[in-house]
Amino acid sequence: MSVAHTEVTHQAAGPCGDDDCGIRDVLDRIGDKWTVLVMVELAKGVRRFRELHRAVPGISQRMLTLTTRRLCRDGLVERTAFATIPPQVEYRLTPMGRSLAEAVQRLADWSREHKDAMEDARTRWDAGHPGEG
Amino acid sequence: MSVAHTEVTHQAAGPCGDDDCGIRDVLDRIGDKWTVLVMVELAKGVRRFRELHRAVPGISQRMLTLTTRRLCRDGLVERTAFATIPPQVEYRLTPMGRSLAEAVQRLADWSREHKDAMEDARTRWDAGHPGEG
DNA sequence: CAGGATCCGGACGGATACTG
DNA sequence: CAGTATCCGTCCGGATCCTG
Repeated sequence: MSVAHTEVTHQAAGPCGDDDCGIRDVLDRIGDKWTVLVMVELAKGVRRFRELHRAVPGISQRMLTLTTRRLCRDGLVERTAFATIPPQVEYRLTPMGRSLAEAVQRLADWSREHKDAMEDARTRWDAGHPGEG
Repeated sequence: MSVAHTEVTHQAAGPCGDDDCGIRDVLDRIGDKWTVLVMVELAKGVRRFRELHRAVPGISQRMLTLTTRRLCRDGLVERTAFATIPPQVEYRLTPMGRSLAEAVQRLADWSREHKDAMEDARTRWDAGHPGEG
């Protein structure tokens, strides 16, 4: 990281002090509201801006712009603009982006496998802890 | 290995239309600021509240309380309170929590493997896009 | 069509004081 | 020690309007 000039916060020496972590790095990238949804859509193939906008329900054009830009900046997505009228822009995952998409996909697999168990746990917890939100 | 080969799966249903994905479910749980850090620490063994507080630098007692409670509610962490004076509370990962910790660990592995490449990509992007964040 | 610029509410999380 | 209660600033993201 190139933030040596500012305060380094959670890089100290905690649960990730030794050899692991980097967990925060990746979560800071995919932990937001839209990034993985855009990546999953791009994992299906090349998409134009408007196609992404429709394929990811609920995202605003502003957030789609910010999300794709961040993905491009991190080298996870490649942007190709054609100087046509009207303009046409294509987005596609880079090899590194595809590799991250696979890793994320495994998390999604885990989620589906344990979804029922987690809901049960929640139900049990809520039953034993009334008056809490 | 599913995303790489089969580029186009099924067009219908957005990236996470309704039935599949589950990506948002798991990200809503681990995508916050502290959850995975607490989980990684608990992956090392049983911890008391104060131990967690010290092991995760920067976390406030409030956020530690909220984080552990959510983990307990989802069945990822088990809480054991001893009615001693002073009180003593132990936290440990459940089997499901350990399984999630492993999945998260793989993401962290990916992050470390590609950290340099992403920094390079950023540097290149920033060089070609002056005057932006 | 693909964004940029701006305004704004609300959630997330930090700091502090208090309790059993 | 292990929380609870309260106040408060920040910032993410939605809505809207404008541009090439």
